[in-house]
Amino acid sequence: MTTTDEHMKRGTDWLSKGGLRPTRQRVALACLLVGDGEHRHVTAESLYSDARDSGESVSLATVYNTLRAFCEAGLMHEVTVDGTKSYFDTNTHDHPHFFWEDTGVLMDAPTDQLEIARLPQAPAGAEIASVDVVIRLRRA
Amino acid sequence: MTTTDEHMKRGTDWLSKGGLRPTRQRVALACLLVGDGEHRHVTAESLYSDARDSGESVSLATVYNTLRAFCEAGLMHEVTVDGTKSYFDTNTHDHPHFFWEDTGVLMDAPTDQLEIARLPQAPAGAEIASVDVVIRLRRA
DNA sequence: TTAAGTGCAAATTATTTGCAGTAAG
DNA sequence: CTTACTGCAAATAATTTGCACTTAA
Repeated sequence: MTTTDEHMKRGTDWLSKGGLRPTRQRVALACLLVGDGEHRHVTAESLYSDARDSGESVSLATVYNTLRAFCEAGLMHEVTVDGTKSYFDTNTHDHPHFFWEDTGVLMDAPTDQLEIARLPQAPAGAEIASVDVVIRLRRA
Repeated sequence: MTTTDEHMKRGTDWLSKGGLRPTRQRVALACLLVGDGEHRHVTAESLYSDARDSGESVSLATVYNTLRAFCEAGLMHEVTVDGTKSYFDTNTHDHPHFFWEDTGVLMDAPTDQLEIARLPQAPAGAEIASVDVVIRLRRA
């Protein structure tokens, strides 16, 4: 099977895992996101321009709506690192991030190299939903 | 000395520590932020309404500009926990936060109860600017 | 006196929504 | 067929900015 076929299969499989209709736009975005099996960190704008670059016709509003739908379906996670824009991550496991302050690039940090020995206990009446760790980087 | 005098002194001292002119508006906001010696987490809107509630006349734009000025002067830190609004913290040390997902309230988490045994090393050419730890809470 | 600070109202940026049209099951 | 999805354009929300006016040093 060709690389493209493989990408396509990964994309559609991923969509059906989330119970989402495989429309042309969604399949295109899904392939861009998980087609090669790697995790990806995107903003609505970056995914939009990736789509246009690869010749796909999708509107920006649909990219926004689709990313929201992917998150609601549990296929992606929103990562909050920069007040001005939202980042979306295809890796839905709780894991640390590197954030380059100068370029605004978000990357995974190696999970196995983070070890939290002790964590503050949740206040009464609360439980911990997730622990976000963002390692902010500056050019040395 | 009265409580108000003390608040006023803390506020003006804090401003001069940042090398900022003690204008009426800045002194008022500074007193609200550090007057009682406690750390505080605010948004522009919340500080604006606190100011109006205490009878101070400040415009919302000035609250925004002032919070920015306080951050640039190193008196406060911006905390990114919610894509839709910016939070500002009077505690400028690197420390963990609790974030209540339902109410949007941000609080300090006890620093001494967090122990990071191992941290991913910064990629080549980078150095760690800060490590943000946000513990997201949901109502149990 | 003069450079910095303030307050509007208008501008900007990221994102969401209403609604008419299109397509998937 | 029927309900969900898409695409625009307009709406919204948080924040910033331009500019005339005020005030601290």
